[in-house]
Amino acid sequence: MGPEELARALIGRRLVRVLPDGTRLSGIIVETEAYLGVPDKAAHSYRGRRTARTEPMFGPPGTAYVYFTYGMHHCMNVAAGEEGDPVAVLLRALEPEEGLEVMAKNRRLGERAGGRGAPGVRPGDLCGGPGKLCQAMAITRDFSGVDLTSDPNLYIEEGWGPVEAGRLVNTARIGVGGAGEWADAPLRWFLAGNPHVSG
DNA sequence: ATGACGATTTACT
DNA sequence: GTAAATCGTCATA
Repeated sequence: MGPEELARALIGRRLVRVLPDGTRLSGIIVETEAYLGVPDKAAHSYRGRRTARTEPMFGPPGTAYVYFTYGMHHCMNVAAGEEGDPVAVLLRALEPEEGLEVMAKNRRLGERAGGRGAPGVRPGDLCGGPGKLCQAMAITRDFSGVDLTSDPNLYIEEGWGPVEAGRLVNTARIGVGGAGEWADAPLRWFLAGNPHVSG
């Protein structure tokens, strides 16, 4: 399965994180982006760049690639190509299902000064962005390289099952403005009307 | 060894 | 809308 196909197929499926104490955190994937590897100027693996960080992208499909950026955020991807082909799908937003209280605590909602209203209740506050969902689900680069098809602490389930193509919206990717022609490529998908989608 | 930058988020004007 | 936060990674030397 290529990265674009996987990006669409992942929407509607459930990402699950099991904490050391057995607590289950989960959410339905509602927004993804495909990164096409060698030719894709926006990809970390552009021109086949292979380093300790990007190595998991070269792994078999279903390998997690988690990176740390801006000195404070993690982002999670799923390797999508055959071994040696560094293509991947970035998970950009989830609709939270299980463990919302723990997610809110992980996100440090409720301890921010001056906050008005009930924090963490607005759609998207917990998992409405690639950095947010990793923080909420306690996903760090410790998970980079794990096999999502067999890891007991981080994996993907059937969830809602396949989503009809007509319910998906396809746009350019976010935050890749410096990628020239590739900045405009329609490689982002999200569930139409879902309030947890970023942007 | 050093410097520039980043697949972001948040707070502030 | 603009800017700060904050540090690992990568290319260059």
